[in-house]
Amino acid sequence: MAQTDENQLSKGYDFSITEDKWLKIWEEQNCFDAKMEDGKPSFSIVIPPPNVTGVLHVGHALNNTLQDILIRYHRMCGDNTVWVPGTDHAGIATQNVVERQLATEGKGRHDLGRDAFIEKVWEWREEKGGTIINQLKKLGSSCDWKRERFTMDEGLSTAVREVFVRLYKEGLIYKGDYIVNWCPRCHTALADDEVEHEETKGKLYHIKYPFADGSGHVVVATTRPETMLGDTGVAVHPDDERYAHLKDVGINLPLTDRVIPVVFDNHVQKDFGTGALKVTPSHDRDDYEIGKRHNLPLCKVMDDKGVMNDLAGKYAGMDRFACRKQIVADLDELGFLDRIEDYDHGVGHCYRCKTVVEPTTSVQWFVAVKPLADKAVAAVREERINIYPKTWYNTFYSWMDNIRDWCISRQIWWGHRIPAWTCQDCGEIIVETTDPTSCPKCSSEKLVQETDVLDTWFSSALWPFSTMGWPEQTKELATFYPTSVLITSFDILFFWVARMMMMGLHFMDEVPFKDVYLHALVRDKHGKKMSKSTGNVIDPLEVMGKYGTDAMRFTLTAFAAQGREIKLDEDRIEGYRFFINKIWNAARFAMMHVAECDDSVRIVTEKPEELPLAHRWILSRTAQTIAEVRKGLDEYHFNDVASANYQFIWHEFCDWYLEWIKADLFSDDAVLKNQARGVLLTVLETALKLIHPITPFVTEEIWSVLPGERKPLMVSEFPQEHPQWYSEQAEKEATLLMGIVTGIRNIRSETEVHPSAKIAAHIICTDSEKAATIKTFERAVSDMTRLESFTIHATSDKPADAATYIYEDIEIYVPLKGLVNVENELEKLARERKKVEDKLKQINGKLGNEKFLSNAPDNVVQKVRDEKDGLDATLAKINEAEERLKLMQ
RNA sequence: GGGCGGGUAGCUCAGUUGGGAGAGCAUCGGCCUUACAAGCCGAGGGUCACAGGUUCAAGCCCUGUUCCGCCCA
Repeated sequence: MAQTDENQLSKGYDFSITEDKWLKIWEEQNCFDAKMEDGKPSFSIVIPPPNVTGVLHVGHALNNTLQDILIRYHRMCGDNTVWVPGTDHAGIATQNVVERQLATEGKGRHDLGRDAFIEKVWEWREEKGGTIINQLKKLGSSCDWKRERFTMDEGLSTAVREVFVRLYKEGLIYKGDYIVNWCPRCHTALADDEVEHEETKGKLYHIKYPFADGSGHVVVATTRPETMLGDTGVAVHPDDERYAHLKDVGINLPLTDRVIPVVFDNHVQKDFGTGALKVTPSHDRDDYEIGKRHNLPLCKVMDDKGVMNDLAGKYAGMDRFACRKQIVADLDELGFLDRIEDYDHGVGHCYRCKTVVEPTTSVQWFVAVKPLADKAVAAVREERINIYPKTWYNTFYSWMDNIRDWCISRQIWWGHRIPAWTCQDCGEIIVETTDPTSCPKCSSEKLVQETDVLDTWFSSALWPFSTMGWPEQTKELATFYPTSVLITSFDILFFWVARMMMMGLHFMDEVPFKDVYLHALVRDKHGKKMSKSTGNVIDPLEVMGKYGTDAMRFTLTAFAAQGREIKLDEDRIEGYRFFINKIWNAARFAMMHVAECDDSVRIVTEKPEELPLAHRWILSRTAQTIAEVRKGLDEYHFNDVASANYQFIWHEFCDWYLEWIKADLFSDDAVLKNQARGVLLTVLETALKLIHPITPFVTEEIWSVLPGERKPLMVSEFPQEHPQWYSEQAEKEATLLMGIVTGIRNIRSETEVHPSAKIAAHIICTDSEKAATIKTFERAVSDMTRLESFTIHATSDKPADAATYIYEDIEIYVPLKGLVNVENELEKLARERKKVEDKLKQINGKLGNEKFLSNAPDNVVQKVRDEKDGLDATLAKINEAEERLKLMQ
């Protein structure tokens, strides 16, 4: 069934037809293309490139929905807009995928050799690497897809090489033998932030280390006893008198025949354990530092796979964990084991494969980040970069202040190979952007290139300018750099965001983005991390298939401000699907009346003061909503944008306005009818535009069937602020009308009068001006509450057997012979009385307080006085009503 | 052990110079009222973790306590 047919919309919204249709049309009409026109403000975003191995998860969906909202907004505002899409090559992850594939054929990467393996990876990428890009398209992401980039592209590789060479020549990249985090499964070094610390229930082993002179022993504690084979010292605090005598004695290292020295170091905590610390410089970061301070030798007892090596003596060849067991058993047998206690501590795991990371020394390439980090910190302090929400500033600064040099080499094949060559004859190291053919020093042609590749984040750090053609000076860079905002989740603030700042500032001499918006992580409805093994994963594509893409986008947007995590419940998505359908049906109703309208019908909105209240009111609400939505978008308060739209469309436009104007729409009075049509069409169009960035599909579909020739909604103009539509008077009157309508409906509901039964409503209002206003409500109120009569009285000549409702200083009653339950009515009034009296007590307290009257600003005092007057009037009405009811008892 | 964030309605959470405690969902009651039962109408529900302090006035600012998360050692 077609979704739209000759001015007639189908009864329910069917997203399955609409979504693919619009994706195709938008692309065909080049709606996504970047604009670079002179004299226009620019708005640009580079996508956080998902891993090329990735498939879309809810986190991506949230991240890209938010970006798309901003991009669509600014595009509609007429800005020069670009959203650059792409993927990163995910060195370790991608290599793992292809290696697993090879393993099914019983092969390893070494069977193929480096070049053939890399060719395989490229093949894999061509075949499978586009998955997530297509999924992003399905989400409605309005990226300029013609500009899709990949971190291993030629252009980006050129940028990587340029950056490496320049940093090297500036002395900011160096090679050194340092302790790094080693993943024994991936066989590569990891940067500090690629290690995830997980709280683990472990053991603390207390081991006796005998003094070399046989005079006793000291107990040291460790969670990793296998590393003792690599111990090259024991450290104690210099002030610790217990061990002062050991200065020239040393320790007999159990299970070995080595004697190791005792060193005195201020960093040892005297009161932790026995105050003695075993020092394993090759397998512990802190120990490495201690060892360096005291010239202790390195002793590496494990190989790249986490297997004990020759230096481990009889344990050589054992896996590190098997070795741990054996060592503990041996220590126990030989009487060196003091005790074992349970101990919870954080254990580092590889962020890719979850293997326990082994700190170990190795020759690696590093970036000296301090000077780069200083520039980034300065940019943030000087507010050249703003971080939202603000809570992240502290975290950012503390991390940047404690930053350590960044290990950028990885012992894998898939990635940007380090552009460094060693001359086999003279040992010269050559780092160049173009492959050297001979040694500049000795002219030898025996040059061997470094086998390591660069950390994937090294290339992602260049993303904001490498994707725009750097190192060439392109029009894109001139127009779109620095980018406007970076939207990402907070967990990669340091992996990526901070490094982009460093690289951007260093190479472009300009921040990479003006704003950073960090959104929450999406969890399941109980706040648990979604994972395949737990089975609590919400698959966005499945959800989109079930409830529609707009419903999912709206849900994520509505939840976007909820702190550090979003607890996503599928029921919420279903709920918002109802909202999408509500929009559809409102439009369907509107179309029944505006389908034949021509453009001139909207002219009535230019002079709102000449229109009936309903229109003046909705135009005022529309103006307010435009302001709220724009403010929310400008300040990244996405949830406010969602709720402003929701509130306006559902509870103002649908619940009140459409009901209110039905009479006019069906009226024979051409003027009234025309006014209603003009305002209805205008407000509907405005509402569609306002919510389009969040829910692009349903709005575009509706837009396309509205009367007149139209270009797509996504390239139409976003509503400007519209102050001439504001009307305080209209809002005030409408509020009064709604109060009366609600009062009558309340009476009907409380007295259980059938909704379709006609009733007579009476209003007692002593304020003649107000009474005159209420008089003008007659038709509207009668329509909305199904009245047979609506009478306004200046005095209370109310019959006894009537149900009552007090609204401010007016009393509403409906005579209901024999249907009034006096007890219920009295109870209801008593409840009201209590509320009013409590409030009055509070207010009278304030007004009786001299200090309040003298210190509080005048407007506040006046407000409180007005409130008191209102409450007094209400209370008087309640009293009258009560007395009458009591007469009936 | 250090740092950061949080405790508001049954649930999930808003609350942006200190001056009316709010939303969505859930709950209860009534309705097929000609756009929508994926709907309409009405209603109930809170000691803003606890204890002090500043102030005419505190959910909001300060101090302490407690509980829960996250990051780092």
